[in-house]
Amino acid sequence: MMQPSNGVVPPQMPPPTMDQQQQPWMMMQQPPPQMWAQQPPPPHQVAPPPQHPPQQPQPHPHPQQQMPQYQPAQPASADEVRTLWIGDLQYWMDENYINGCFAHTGEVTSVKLIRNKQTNQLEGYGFIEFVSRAAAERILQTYNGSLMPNVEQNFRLNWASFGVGEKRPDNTPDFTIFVGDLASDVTDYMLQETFRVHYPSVKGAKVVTDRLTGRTKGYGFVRFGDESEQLRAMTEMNGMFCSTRPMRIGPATTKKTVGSEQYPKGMFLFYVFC
DNA sequence: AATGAGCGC
Repeated sequence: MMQPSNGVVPPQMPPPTMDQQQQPWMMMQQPPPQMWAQQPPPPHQVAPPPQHPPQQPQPHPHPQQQMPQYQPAQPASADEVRTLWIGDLQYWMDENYINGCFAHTGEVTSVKLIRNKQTNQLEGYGFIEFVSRAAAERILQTYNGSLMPNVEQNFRLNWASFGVGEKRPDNTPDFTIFVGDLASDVTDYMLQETFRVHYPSVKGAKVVTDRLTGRTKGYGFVRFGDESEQLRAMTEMNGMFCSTRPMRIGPATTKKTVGSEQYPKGMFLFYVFC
């Protein structure tokens, strides 16, 4: 087993897969500028200054600005979901590596990677807790589907489901569509924004990748909060471009979910009446 | 081409 520089913090972080210009996959219309303005700056430009606390006693310099690392400004509410699940990890991606990926944010409170009890091998997934739900959401939106440091592989992140049921971050129903014929460079975020600029109820998107190779399978899913937008998108967006290829859209079949049960009530009604 | 998915050793 080769051990590529185990646990070393990557010297440079590639920015999430977007720049400030119009994206080639945004072929249909110009995104509103404020959409990009909300994105955090590329990680490698915001390396936090190493903490050099002055030697003089200075109890609380500036409570509001420049929050020190690993120190929640205010305790998050107990029921606030602020943990992300991370998967598709290589065996050598340990806590140090994961910490290094997000250290610059100063908003990670813990990284827990799951190991096999007998072999002590990493199982390839784990949990990252953040100081707040907002911080976790930012990371999820920015990093999911973007390139991981020092490896040709994309981050695979999601909300942690906390085992059986309960604690779902959002318990409103999802209305999902299937999107096929995706180009190989399409990420979750690209797919999501391709739809979101037209349908504000879009909650998220996922490009399906091969577990082993990490490569896209060329299809994905887009979730809507509003059923009428889902239905409209199925006809209006069919054949529209995402990246370099026209999308082929279809209905999504049911998906098994860990944690809470997700039932497609439209499907249920379909069976009732047929 | 043809429907994600992995959750606390």
